Amino acid sequence: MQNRIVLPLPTAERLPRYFRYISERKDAGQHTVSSEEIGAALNLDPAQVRKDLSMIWGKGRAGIGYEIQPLQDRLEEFLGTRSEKKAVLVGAGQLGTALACYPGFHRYGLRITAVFERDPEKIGTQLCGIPVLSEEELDDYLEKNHVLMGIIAVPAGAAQRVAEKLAAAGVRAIWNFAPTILRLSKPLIVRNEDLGADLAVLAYHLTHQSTEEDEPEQTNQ
Amino acid sequence: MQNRIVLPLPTAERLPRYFRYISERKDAGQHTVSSEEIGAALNLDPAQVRKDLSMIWGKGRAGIGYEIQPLQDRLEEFLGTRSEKKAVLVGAGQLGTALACYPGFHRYGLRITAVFERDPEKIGTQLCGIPVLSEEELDDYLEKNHVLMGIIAVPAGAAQRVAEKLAAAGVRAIWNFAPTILRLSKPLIVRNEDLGADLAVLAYHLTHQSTEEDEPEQTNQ
DNA sequence: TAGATTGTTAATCGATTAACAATC
DNA sequence: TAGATTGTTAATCGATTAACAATC
Repeated sequence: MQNRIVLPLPTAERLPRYFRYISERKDAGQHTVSSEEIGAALNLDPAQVRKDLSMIWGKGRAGIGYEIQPLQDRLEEFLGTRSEKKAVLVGAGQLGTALACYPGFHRYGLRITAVFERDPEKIGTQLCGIPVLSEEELDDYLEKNHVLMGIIAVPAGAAQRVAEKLAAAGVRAIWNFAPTILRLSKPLIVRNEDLGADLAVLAYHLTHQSTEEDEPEQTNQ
Repeated sequence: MQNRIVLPLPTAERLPRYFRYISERKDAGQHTVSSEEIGAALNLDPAQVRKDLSMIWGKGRAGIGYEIQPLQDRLEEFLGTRSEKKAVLVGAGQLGTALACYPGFHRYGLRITAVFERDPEKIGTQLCGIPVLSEEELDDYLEKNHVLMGIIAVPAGAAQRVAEKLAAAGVRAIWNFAPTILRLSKPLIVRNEDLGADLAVLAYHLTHQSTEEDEPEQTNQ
């Protein structure tokens, strides 16, 4: 892998947004973009954009900007969204269903190959074409299939147990939608998606909103 | 409102996690916690925890720690999750359904009173007890009901239009699940939930994972 | 009293922003 | 050439961490 660049996390988190924005511009027939333009669209300082992009692709042209096509290629390659990533999803409730059926993830290389669930009513059915298997088959399935990622969409109480199973089976990353801090002995990549906490931040802003605010408070992203 | 304290955003984002953790400890019968303990559980520096908590509630006791009950009360009050917040949800697809049906939001004071949707098949039905109305009724509904928050769970292409409607109708906060940057003329509180971008960050970590990592990489939260 | 643990000040770290020479 | 816009260095800002006197 030629990609031995260590990026600050905030930079890494902005890259997908650059990618999405320039993809939109490309679809609109545009060929180059400037840091100024990206910054304006994404509420970022242009210097920030230049710094970020220069870290992964120092090929902007002074006086002209960035060529969209090669930049898009580079971002895709760098983020690693081009290569397929097999994943299993644990939990076939409302949220699990939404995740299994969301078409947008495909674009980022995610391929959910199986869903695991405890409710016998659901086992044997399909979720948008993905088979729902019994949670008891999880270990077995992971042993037989090369799966990089586990997505946890079970209630908080069950998350730790599921995470341990996934970790033990050699999954390398966990995308956790349960509101729990996972304790893992192995060094896994974990990303927590905590909607409840995010909602609480919104509630905080609502409560503490100054009566005259003159700028839209864009919290995160 | 006595709460005229301005908190750094990172601090505000940690508060819900403190709240959840100490709630768990309380349910386990515990009466006090130390910053040390909270830090260990949440992967935070104890000094960070003390600093955060001292900003909203300087009532920890040296040698003893924090009394859970009053701290919990204070966090609830401060975050504003105790008071009910009426919201409308726009979009009754898979994600919208998951959001409408998720029982956990209730705890943070969220009350979704109506869902709006364009698909005539869904209009007139209910989502976990919440009526699904035609999107054309949105303006009207907002005019007649005092709604603080709009939740956007429509496809990216429709998000901007919906956001403008919500803003025009006087909603004060938007929780946006569509992968779009909203451009609003009014100063609203906006929180973007961008699952695609988060997935891309995971993909990035998977691609650039050093072969021997000795610490679990907990990205965000 | 001795041990634990706070709140806070000061030191460190890292990210963002400003400035500008280089260059298309 | 003049105007636009880059990549990068230096300055600024803000958040995290360390240290410790105060105190339970």
